[in-house]
Amino acid sequence: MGILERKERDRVEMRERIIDVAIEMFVQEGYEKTSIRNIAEKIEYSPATIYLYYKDKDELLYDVQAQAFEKLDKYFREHVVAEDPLQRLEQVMKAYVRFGKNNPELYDLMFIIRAPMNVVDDKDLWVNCHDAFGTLVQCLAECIEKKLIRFNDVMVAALSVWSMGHGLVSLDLRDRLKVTEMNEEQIAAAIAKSVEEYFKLIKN
Amino acid sequence: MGILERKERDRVEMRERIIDVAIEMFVQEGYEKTSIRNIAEKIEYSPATIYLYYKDKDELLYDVQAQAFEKLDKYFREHVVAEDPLQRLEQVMKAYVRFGKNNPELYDLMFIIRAPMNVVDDKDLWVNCHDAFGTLVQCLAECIEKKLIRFNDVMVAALSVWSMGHGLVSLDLRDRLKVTEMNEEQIAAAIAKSVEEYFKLIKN
DNA sequence: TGCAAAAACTAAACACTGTTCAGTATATTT
DNA sequence: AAATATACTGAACAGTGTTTAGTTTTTGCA
Repeated sequence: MGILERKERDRVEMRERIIDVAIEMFVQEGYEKTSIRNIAEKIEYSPATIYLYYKDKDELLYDVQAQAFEKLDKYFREHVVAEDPLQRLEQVMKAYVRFGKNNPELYDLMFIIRAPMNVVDDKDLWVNCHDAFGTLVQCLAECIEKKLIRFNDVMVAALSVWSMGHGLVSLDLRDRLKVTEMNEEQIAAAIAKSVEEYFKLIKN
Repeated sequence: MGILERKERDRVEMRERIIDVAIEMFVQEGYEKTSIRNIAEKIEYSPATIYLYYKDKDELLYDVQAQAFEKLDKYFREHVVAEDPLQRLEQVMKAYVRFGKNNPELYDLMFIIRAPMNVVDDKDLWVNCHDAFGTLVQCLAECIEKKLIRFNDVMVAALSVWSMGHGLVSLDLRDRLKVTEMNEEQIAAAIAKSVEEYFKLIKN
């Protein structure tokens, strides 16, 4: 009965080949250039073939997003290492902001563009983000339990910290900080300063 | 010499007609449906005509964004009325978040999508946002001067407050809060709570 | 081994998009 | 009235996501 299993393997392999090329294009050229036709050309198949493995572009992008989150999860594992929960929380936030700055196209796909979220049904959760969000929540839960930060509710704390981080990164990535009379370096400094100040604020 | 002036008036009028239709489509149907062809059809001209009045779609969208900011400025004038600078700051932030929630498509164009920012050259500033940003900065400057908040630098304060607000709104608008096990009402409550908590944090 | 059935793949089309350009129609000036 | 300048458009180009009908390849069985 190995034949059905091999077919399943082939199927998975093809899907992997597709998203590997897709994430490569995403990193190198961004969302605009990552078209079904361009992906098809790179894997040397016709565009129609991709639709045998993915229902539509949104479903494909959701899997590419999953890959992107694996990179973020890995980045967290490398940079969130402190024993002290407060220090760890600081590492989470700083790693998050740095990841966004270093991987603008991936950040786009993960947190800004609409497309891949269409596959997340109202009834089910956004599983791609589970691990990364869990890292933050775990940190915060410990900080709150030990009364290290000025929050009572873990969810409100998570939403607040995340929003601050996301706000800083996304306003910058989308050029909205061109209202201020700051140049690039000054903006980078102001973002770092904002993170520092936020920590001073929430620390007990 | 009235003829040249009339021509200039006609030109301005036509540009107004174009962006009036465009912002109407944006509010009603969002970015996706707002195509040059659809705008052209509604004003009963050929698509090519639009290119006699706007260099490209980005330039057109920048003017639509300007209209959207006039709505936000007006919203601020109506809701930011307190004498006390601290209270006024709170009104700014709450009005901002409410505006985003009530005008998701406009918020998109103003703060999330890339398109209209392509016309903002690196050397010049994003003038569309000047008044709204000014409202925030003025509030914060007064608060800092009177030592009402735990910030020293106005720019860092502005970036922080704005990022918090934008983070909350944009994560919600883009469905990223589907990681949490909260339903819509709970999310709305958590966002409101986050704003409250942030104010407690920054207040001196 | 030969052949029917099933699976994998693709060419071409559909309905869109932003944008350009040659050519027509209208308005203005001489 | 003729020449010029302005305003406008039809049609095309190059691209997009997606579907369908038809071809090629692989598989399972007599």
